[in-house]
Amino acid sequence: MSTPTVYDVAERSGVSIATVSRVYRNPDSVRAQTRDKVLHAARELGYFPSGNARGLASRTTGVLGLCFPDYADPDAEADGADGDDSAVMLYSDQIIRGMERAARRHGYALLIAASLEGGPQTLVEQVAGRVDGFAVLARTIPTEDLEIISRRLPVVMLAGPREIDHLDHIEVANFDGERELTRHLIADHGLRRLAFVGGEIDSPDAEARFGGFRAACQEADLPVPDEPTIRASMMTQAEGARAAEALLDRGGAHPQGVLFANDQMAVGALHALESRGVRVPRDIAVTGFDGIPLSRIVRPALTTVRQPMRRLGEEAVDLLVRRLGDRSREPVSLMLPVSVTRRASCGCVGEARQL
Amino acid sequence: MSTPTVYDVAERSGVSIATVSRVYRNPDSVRAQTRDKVLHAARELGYFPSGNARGLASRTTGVLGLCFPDYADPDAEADGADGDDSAVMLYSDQIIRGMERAARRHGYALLIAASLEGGPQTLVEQVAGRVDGFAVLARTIPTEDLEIISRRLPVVMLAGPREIDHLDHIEVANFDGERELTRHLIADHGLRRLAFVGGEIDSPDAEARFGGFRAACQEADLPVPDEPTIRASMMTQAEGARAAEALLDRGGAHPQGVLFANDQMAVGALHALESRGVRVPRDIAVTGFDGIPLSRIVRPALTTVRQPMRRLGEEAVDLLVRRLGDRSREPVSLMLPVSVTRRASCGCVGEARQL
DNA sequence: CTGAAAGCGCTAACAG
DNA sequence: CTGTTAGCGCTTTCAG
Repeated sequence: MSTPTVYDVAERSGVSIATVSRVYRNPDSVRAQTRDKVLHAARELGYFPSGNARGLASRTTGVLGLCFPDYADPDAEADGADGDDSAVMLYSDQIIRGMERAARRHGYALLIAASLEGGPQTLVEQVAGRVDGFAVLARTIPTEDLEIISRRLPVVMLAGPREIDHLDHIEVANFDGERELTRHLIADHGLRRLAFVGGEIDSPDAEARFGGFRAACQEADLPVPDEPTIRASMMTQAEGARAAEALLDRGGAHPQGVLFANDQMAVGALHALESRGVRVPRDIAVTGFDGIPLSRIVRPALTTVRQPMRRLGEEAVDLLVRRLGDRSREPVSLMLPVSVTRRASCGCVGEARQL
Repeated sequence: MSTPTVYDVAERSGVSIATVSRVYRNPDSVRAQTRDKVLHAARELGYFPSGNARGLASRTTGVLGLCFPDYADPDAEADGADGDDSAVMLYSDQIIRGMERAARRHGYALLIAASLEGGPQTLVEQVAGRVDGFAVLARTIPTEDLEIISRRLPVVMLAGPREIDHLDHIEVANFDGERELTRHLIADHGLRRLAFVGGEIDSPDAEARFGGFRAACQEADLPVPDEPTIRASMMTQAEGARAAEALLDRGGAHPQGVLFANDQMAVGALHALESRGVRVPRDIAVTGFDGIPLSRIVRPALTTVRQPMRRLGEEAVDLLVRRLGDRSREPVSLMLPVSVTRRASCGCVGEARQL
């Protein structure tokens, strides 16, 4: 047969299948001589163990998973300074990297899967049934499904609010970060007419950031809006540009500073403002949120709040591994700190200069 | 029991296990009413199929794999303009991204695993037994093992020479790229005293690049060295810096241009040269190879040859999928084109300016 | 230290 | 359209 099994190896080496199994699982539990015999036969046959059969029999896979949304901002994919797609590292890439490193340290491999348009059902089946535990980015898998899956294996939720309170959960300090950024604009740059461009109402991150914005406004006795000045539907560059136009086109004095709920939109706005002859930061200060690599490359470089995405991935793995070790641990909810990165677009670093 | 199976669902919904299986595998083959009954019972029970059992029974996993070496250049990990590790996208990240996108398109998930210090045995077992096919970066898994594994499932080798000729293989045009780059230095910048800093002798990429360098020298009637001017042992920034120092410290006029076998070393050299007061490109032209994002960020921006790593990943998946569809296809060997990216470090773009 | 026997949970022909 | 019957290849007690 083209796929040798333990039986073939056992027969050829004159031992039982149990011994063959032991040789691969716990070599020291077999006498050296027997082991060599088995290994030799295995080599000759071209045998190697089936992960599936192993997983089925032992109920563990040695694999951790990551599910993330099919968040493909076409802009993000295409952009990058000299048309070099490879330059732009996306969120998912960073989380993947963080998880991969951490998983490797713990001896696990990483299975990654993005939700396909077709619905998450497939996704769930693809990963949930093949891993020992996995991390999910917010809004990737319906809460209902997670509820079920998490009864069987460890799940840690990444970003977004904690939808299921008995699950481990990691988020970043959206509120605090935006509040600090807003304070900076108000206190250090003396801006008072600020606008906030938010995202979809069901984006918890964007909402939390808006909350931070409001808090800073309140502290400074500025008007506290109930709603973002503008709500973008997609948080893409195109939407950011559109929002900037809209801001310019409304009557009255335009705002002195615009805080975008993410970097993508802010970058789009930068382009739009430039083409409208509005100078940043001289005429308007612009800020983003996320700290994507592109934020540093654009001109003026974008002042933003940097999220530790890579660490998010590492912490996720640590949490999974820890829970795998003790299923009855108390669920935890981590809040990862963010840091305001001051660059040119708010007026902190020199004058805006073209690349 | 805490993990419901097809049996539980079958019993609860009053059908056979075969029907339950069908509902998940091919819903249309079951009458709507029956299907709903099954789905309903499954929900109540919190059932979802076991990937392992499925894989074992059907001999397919819906997962493709990627094995890459534990190539962790500490410099690469740490660098990035403002100490922001997340900015630097590594090779592996780009290949992963390419593979992930392509795999998703074909309905596959991606299993990634880096060879741990401990030896590749673990690696092989971790992925080989759990995927329908996988890609391997050169020098990750011993040829001998690949030979065995590839008897059972599709394997495509990435980068490096084609070690096993009946396997699909993808490489990039190292020779051509370096030759073109060298020609540029010679023809367009009029340089004649060139040095080449190579890598370990067993790095096929570095050797191929050296070959391209030699070819261009020969064409131009310049001396054709048998060996790289200097061989670095690690191809890291530190080694690149060391090589630059060495070049400066040897007697005689220093070279007019130095071609490094990769960007990492070139970047390290840039730093070293700067601290020695040697101006690039005025005093010495410097070039790299790879086109890593960092190459664009350093000052002077590095002239290099850009490799399409992301496409490498995509092509790998396409090849795997194609072979999965027809095991008896002729094995192919693709050569992906590279492109010379002219920037400041060779003298093409303005004068070197400090960041 | 090694063997025998009993599944792990699902898919895959065949029958109906 | 649905049920029956065998395994898929390995791990695991439990004996020896």
